[in-house]
Amino acid sequence: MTRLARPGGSPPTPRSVDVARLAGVSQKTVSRVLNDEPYVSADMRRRVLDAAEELGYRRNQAARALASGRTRSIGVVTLGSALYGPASLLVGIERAVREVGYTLRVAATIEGDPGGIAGALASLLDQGVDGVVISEPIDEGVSLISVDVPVLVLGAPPNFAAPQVVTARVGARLLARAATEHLLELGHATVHHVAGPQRWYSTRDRLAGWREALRAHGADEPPVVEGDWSAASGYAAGRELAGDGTVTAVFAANDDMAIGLIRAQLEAGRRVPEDISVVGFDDIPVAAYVTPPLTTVRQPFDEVARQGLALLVHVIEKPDVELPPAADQPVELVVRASTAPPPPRPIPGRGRRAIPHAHGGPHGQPAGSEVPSTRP
Amino acid sequence: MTRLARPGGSPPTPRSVDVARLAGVSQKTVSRVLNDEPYVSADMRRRVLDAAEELGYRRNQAARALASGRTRSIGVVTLGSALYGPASLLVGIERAVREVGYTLRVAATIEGDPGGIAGALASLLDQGVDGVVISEPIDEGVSLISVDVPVLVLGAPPNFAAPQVVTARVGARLLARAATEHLLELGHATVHHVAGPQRWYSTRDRLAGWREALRAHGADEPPVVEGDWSAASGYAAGRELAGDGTVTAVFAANDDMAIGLIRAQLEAGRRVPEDISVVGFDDIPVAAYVTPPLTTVRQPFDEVARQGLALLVHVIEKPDVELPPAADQPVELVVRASTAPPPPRPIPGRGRRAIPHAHGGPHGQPAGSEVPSTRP
DNA sequence: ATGAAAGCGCTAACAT
DNA sequence: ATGTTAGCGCTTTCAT
Repeated sequence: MTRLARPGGSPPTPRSVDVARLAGVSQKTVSRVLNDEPYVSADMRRRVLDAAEELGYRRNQAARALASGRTRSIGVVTLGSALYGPASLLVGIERAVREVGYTLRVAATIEGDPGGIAGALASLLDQGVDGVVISEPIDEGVSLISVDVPVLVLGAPPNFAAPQVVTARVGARLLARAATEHLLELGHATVHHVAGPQRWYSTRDRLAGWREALRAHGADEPPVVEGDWSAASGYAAGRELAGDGTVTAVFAANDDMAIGLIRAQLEAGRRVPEDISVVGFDDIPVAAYVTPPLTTVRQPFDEVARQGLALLVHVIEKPDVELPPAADQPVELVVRASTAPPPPRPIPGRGRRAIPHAHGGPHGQPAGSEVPSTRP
Repeated sequence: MTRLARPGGSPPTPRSVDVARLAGVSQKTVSRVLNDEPYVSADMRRRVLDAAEELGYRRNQAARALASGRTRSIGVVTLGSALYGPASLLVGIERAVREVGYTLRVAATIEGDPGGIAGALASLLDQGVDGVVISEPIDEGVSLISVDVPVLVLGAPPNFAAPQVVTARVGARLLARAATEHLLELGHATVHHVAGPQRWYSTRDRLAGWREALRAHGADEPPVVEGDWSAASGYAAGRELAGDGTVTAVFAANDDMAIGLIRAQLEAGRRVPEDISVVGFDDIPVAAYVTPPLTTVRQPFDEVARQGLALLVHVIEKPDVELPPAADQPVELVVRASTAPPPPRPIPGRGRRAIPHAHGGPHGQPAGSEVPSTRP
């Protein structure tokens, strides 16, 4: 139907029969060649390929889909948001889908719309996708969604009824743990956490990592402040925490909130990292250039997408073969200048006192590392 | 083929004949009802709808596409990047496509791959999309690409051969002009510009707006520093400019570069905005929370996408009817604390001297406006 | 190793 | 207003 227009006018778009006629073979042979089916002699293949080339032939995907029951397309349910995490994941998915020879269809969930995921899913299934990936899952109170194609869930535990559900771990828990431990190892008595909205799986994953680290170090678990990923919510959280002089270290669930939080500290007259250390999450493009350059952790979006898609395609194409094992994701902590040992003694204020550390030492390399000196 | 699975097991997915049988009508009537064709009695319609509902019937899109030659889908050629601008545009496009009742297919251009746009386009046309939108176009030296479906180009001049090419202006030129004028009106003798890569249409658009403003004010046009949208490149540009004491105002083509640039100024011992003013472009989520809060302009991504898609769907569905006129995009300048009048006299240094302005006045509201006090 | 025939599930044209 | 008859351009049997 629709294809790159032929240069000189509009000879009707060629069909496989046209190719067959030109090559002097049956239409079925053309189909065989184009689908790389066995049992075609080399020179037959050549003749068909040449004829196809000459006519500028391209297969009609609708007809293929109708006849075969497969579309060679994968649908992604994504967030209708330009947040760095979801956007990066989407980019990674697009690339991975292309690499495995499929095409991508996108359905975004409508913000705030309950049942958004179910709606987006329904739209994709209507379109006949061969598999679905759910990026950045959010709880919607929907206990069970039934889907009749394989599903890849990025980062969440399976709660879908589908022929196959595969999962690729974003590794956020480990990253959150590393971020928190970095702070604890710097000597902070404990680490506060500014989380994302509870409905997000990402939020809970990071929370879990933070808790793990605190427990492993025997540190107290302070109450969690909940934000909404926005810098504005980080700022608000920052004002809240600034009132408590015992807070010396904060792990924010994303960089935007970390930046808002830092801003609030500065306005409250507290220095970062001298008075309070802050770690973000994501390593957004500007993280190395804000003041102070932000210590953060980096998520391997592309790796996760690639690995997840390999699994998905595997179950689509060989439902019966055992799944290949998933490789672990690397944990990348990027230490910059927003973290340092705690101040020698807690800032005056009520509440719990932080444990003074005599040997605060120069662990904190407060230099804007990573800041390059030449333009790329 | 693929649809939400029926709850209790797997009765074969119903076809339109099944619906027809159950409703006691012909298969064609089912088709008529589902396509909202005229000449169907009200009760016939009801019977069909009820039967469809009862069976959980959903039309097979592949069959529809094959029979009708249309897919009701739109393809978007986008950048394989999570940059705020392109990502926001993609989100806007997805929403707009959904709103007009189409579905979205995505093909990203491979970074650095020449002919990336052509390749992505070919993939989409292969898939039988009814229309294509080219987001954030880049020159690839491809003089002419022929496409046989309508094309919407976001922000660029038409250089495609297609049945119809429509354009929606992002309005970046006007925004760039407003950003530059803001600086000039603050009293700066001239405004330097850190641009994006020349191949991008966005870059040229912003350049044009900047030039217009300078000319309108009779200001000198300093040489352009070219970046690559990254904060790192803005940082490099900032080091370059920091060497020239006459520079008092800079307009960066996006916020990331502006933030990198500010960082370089601070490291060079120049204060923002006291010594040098900086305006960004995009109003990224953290812009209000970096130090100093960034003055910037905001692009109406959603509006542009919505308006452009309305045009595209119009030419797809009514190729012969005159195009509705496009509305102008609003120009939104967000003044924060990174801009102020120039310093009373130029900082010592060689080169052109800035014109001293005796009445620098308190135009610059260096307060972090917009910083909310409560969490959303 | 190659070909002929029969659909895939719809929409479109043409009756009635 | 409703039904009948052909395809749409492939992939799939099943022959040969």
